[in-house]
Amino acid sequence: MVGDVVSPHSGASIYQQVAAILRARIAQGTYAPGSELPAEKDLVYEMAVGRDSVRDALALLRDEGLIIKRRGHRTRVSEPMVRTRIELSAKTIVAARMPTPEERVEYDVPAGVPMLTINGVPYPSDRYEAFTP
Amino acid sequence: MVGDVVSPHSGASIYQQVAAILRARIAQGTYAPGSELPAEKDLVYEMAVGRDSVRDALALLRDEGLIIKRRGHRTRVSEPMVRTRIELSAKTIVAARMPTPEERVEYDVPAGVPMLTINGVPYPSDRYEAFTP
DNA sequence: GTATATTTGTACGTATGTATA
DNA sequence: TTATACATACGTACAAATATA
Repeated sequence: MVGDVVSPHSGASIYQQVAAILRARIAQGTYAPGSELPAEKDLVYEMAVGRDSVRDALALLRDEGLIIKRRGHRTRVSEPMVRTRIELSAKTIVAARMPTPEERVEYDVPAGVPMLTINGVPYPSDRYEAFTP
Repeated sequence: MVGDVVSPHSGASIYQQVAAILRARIAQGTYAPGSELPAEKDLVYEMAVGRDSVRDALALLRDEGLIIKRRGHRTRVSEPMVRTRIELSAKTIVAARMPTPEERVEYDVPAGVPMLTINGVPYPSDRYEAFTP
């Protein structure tokens, strides 16, 4: 998808346009799972926007669980994880919510990954799912 | 919790310290569910930090589902919602993930609210939960 | 093993836009 | 209409983590 440009007449904000372009590239495999995205400064140059716009766009994709950002190295496209399946008993309530800061540390949950709760007990949803037998 | 201050010697970054202070105030009811937080500019003044630090802190709390930010409105503390319960059948897989941008629009999902998926069908987790009979 | 370069994170400033009151 | 409040977007600088020479 070379030649994508952001436009002030698109209706959407610049960072959302940048996010849409990157999201499309991920969806069509231009940026494959596990591969690296261009550095922020290169995206700033390519898209001809400010760093705020690029960073806001990347934050959006991170919060959607599409990419993994780590200080010191390049941003990568998330890879689907194998999920452990938890068998549900009777009279059980299953819900979802974002992790607390403590849970983020305790379970090593990346940004953009919610918790699946089974009778209130939290499980990182990128590694666990539940099923009824 | 008057007199809270951020410190450069705390080890944590400024915006995380601001977030921790606000999170504590929400937890202990200083900012009750449904009530308004101080305006960003007032937090900037009270905490004696830059606007970035306040905004990054608020974004963190929003992504944890603790507050609701709306343009033109003051930021409010989230109120727990009554959840519709969905009865699970046999051979059903329940998981959680963040919504896509399209789902955010279609289901009117606020930031910081994940989707509960039942056999791949998404439900906003602030309004739905599942149960086994 | 050390030093250097790269990359993202944090933090300040400023200005303008958009939605609401 | 005016004022308020949050959103977007540009800039700059330095810090921290990682990778590389």
